[in-house]
Amino acid sequence: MAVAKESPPVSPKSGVDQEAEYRAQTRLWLRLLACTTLIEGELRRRFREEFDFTMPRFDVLAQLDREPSGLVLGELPKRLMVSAGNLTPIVDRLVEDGYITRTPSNLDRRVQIVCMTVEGRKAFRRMAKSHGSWLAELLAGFPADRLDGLTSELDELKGVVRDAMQKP
Amino acid sequence: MAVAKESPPVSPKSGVDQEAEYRAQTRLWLRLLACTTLIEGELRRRFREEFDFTMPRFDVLAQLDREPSGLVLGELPKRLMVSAGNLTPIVDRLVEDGYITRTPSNLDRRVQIVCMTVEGRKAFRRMAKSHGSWLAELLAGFPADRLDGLTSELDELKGVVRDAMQKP
DNA sequence: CTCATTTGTTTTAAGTATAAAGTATATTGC
DNA sequence: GCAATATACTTTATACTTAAAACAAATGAG
Repeated sequence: MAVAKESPPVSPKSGVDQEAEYRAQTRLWLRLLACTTLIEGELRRRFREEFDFTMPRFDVLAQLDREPSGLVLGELPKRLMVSAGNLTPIVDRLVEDGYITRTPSNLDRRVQIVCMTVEGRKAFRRMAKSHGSWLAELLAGFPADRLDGLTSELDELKGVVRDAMQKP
Repeated sequence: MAVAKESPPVSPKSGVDQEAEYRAQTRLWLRLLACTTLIEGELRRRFREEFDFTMPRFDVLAQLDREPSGLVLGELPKRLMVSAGNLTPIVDRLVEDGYITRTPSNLDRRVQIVCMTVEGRKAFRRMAKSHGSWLAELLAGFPADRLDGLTSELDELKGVVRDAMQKP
């Protein structure tokens, strides 16, 4: 086949190229982290100042907003990519504050169904509106016609990483 | 000048376009967050399993590795984009474990200089090597010739967000 | 049926994160 | 000088986060 001796198609790569790719990958990772940290920090600050609310709590409400009939508690850690133990106190407080309800399932008493209350839904809508406009404010300077392109690239990156994690 | 009545150059935008841009911005943010969470979680897991070490501690060492003569403690929160109070216990433990030293400055007794020890440097190099190869493993599926392009876009995004934060 | 295993959730221990208040040292205005 | 302010860092209170252990209910093998 048409593969030259000195340059195999994928691996191993030459030491120099490998090092250059290492650096490029590290730079990409650092930029990714910096962007996320920057935006997340600003959104967190505003949530706190405007609504005395936290992002993890908002994230839970955002999931429930799309599920009028409620959600099995166990779905939340999967969707939010956090540990189950982490959610327990967050859900506790959301119940305490009247934003959501938690009811044991009749079919399986281990399972709990969480569901947003009317006030929860109202509060969420208000916060979601601000959240959207904050994001718009922060990203306003980025060319609108390149938003989708960048999103696709990140989608691809996510797929690549997920595959790499599933492999071994 | 050549600006048509019905389409001002930047703002206000029509309601429909504005909504579409909102959604595109939100999608971008969610992808960004998902990518970072995914990679960060995996790196954290491996740091823990392989070295019984955490990423924040690694990040501190990474900063000090580039500064043979040490760093003013106050520089760390700025570079790592975390709060100063957060670093106190992390630096405490790194000192305790012998990875770094913390010495008060003679010129200004409020200031402390942190500096990596020989063992700290050795440990860091070992971990940094693994860190690089883990990242390479995770990102291997992403086309090498597009790494820099994506990095530039994220750089631009970061600049845009930073500007938006400085404005008001 | 009964015991072992699995599954859904909570608890615990340790670490990370912030904001806000506190402490100690420097600097500045007068 | 010396009081007011600013700076560097730590402490405190609160919240998020994970991993691992614990617990309770359901399922499955015999």
